[in-house]
Amino acid sequence: MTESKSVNLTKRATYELRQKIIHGGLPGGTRLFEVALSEELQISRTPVREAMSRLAEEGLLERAPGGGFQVRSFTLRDVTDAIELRGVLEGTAARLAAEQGADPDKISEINILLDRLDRCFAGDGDQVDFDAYSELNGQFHARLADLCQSPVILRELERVKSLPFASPSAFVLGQAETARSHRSLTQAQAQHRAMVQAVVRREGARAEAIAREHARIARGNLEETFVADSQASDGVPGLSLIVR
Amino acid sequence: MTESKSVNLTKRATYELRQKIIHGGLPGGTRLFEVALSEELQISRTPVREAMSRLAEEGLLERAPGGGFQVRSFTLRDVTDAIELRGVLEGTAARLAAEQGADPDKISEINILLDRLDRCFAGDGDQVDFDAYSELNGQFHARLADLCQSPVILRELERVKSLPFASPSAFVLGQAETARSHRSLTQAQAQHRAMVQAVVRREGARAEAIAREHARIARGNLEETFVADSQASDGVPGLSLIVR
DNA sequence: TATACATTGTTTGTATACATCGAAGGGCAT
DNA sequence: ATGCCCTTCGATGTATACAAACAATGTATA
Repeated sequence: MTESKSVNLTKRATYELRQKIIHGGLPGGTRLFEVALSEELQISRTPVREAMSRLAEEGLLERAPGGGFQVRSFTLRDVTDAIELRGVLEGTAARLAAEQGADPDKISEINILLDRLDRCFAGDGDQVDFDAYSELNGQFHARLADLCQSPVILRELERVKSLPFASPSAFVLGQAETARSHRSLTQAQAQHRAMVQAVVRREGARAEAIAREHARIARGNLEETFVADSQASDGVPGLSLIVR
Repeated sequence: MTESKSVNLTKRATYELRQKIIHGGLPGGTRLFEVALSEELQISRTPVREAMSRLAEEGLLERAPGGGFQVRSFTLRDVTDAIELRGVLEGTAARLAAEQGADPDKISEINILLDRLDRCFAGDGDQVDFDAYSELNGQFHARLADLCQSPVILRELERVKSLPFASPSAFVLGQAETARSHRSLTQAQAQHRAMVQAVVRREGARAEAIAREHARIARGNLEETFVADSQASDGVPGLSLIVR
């Protein structure tokens, strides 16, 4: 039982395809042919079809007119809209959480996450532990949204975040200059605390407004990063999806 | 060639399954078995699988843990959240449209729709032509949202609206008493005009606020209708999906 | 009596052959 | 030369057989 390469062929195909798309191996608009892919992956058409179905569900592929699938292409406008949309949904979640009141235990856990986030860029001058920050930042956003207790809203939020460039941590990785990153992450962290405070104080409108502003900053950062260097997509998951 | 029952077996299976789910033939949580369905529909497992995949994409089914699919179940809370979410998304679309300015030609077309909507409940005392109203109302909402020019946002909005009970016209059909309907539809129509006005005047925040309030009323109407008569779901597409 | 293990049945996963549809290209007629 | 039709080819759609995974149930043994 040392060899555990078996798992599911569908899962493997889904994974391989997703990776290839995210890392730019398959440009937007590329049509995917079942036979070609199944030969390339050395599996039959069935799991390939299944994988394409799932990736379409995720939003990375779209059904082509007349059958089949093609890689979805995202313009820069699409990307900024997705981030704006994320802000809107997170704002809605925060507002609902504030309106209906949040479990104090969950608030405590969230505050612990915030403390740990602080430590990612404390001391050491302007050094920031990006990896740790991204991880914790993602957890924070997920926990905060969870407070709204609405499966329907969380589901749609997850959909939007699953677009690689739209996740709360994707843009952090896009930051090139450490100094500016340090500044903007400090600002982001202040907004994190303000959002939690607003939820605790049952100030729904304020929580929503901050969440939106928070995403707007992410959007701005991404735009700058992208415009400043079109090659910045190297190594940044998702950014390679952006065309035009 | 007189017999044109051929089309696509996948399409037929998708249609049949969707109808069965929407009309309550398959309660929420029901697990779907490929063999059973393929025998019932007299087709092979393959198009049935494909149909289930597509309905999962639509949001009517969900992937079951350990493989397979089951009918998604919606609580009353889910439904109200979905309508709230629709309001949020339509509000965002309206705000973006206002911020970036809308094509006057499209505004004209929208105004024509509004005039036709007026005629659905003009004259004849409190009589309302519900069918015509629903159709035109749906068109109005679609056209208004279109003004935002954002494929990403429109896509998510379409997703939410495709939940049968969350579409802008579904709740209209849920109205039992003609008199109250007449009153609330008059109010809705006033909001329609106010939204267009706000977009034309480039008042993004106002357009967004009205769109949200508009959906809130829909939500309230649905809740009343539903609570007043739990059997009200008869003949109202989608309402039968609601459990608890 | 309880537990471990094997056996059986049900359901999805996978491979593959065949059908069908649609587009592209070539040949024929005008 | 051009327009139309017919053929052909390549792609997805469909059927079906078989494999694998999982759960349930029964049985044997401690």
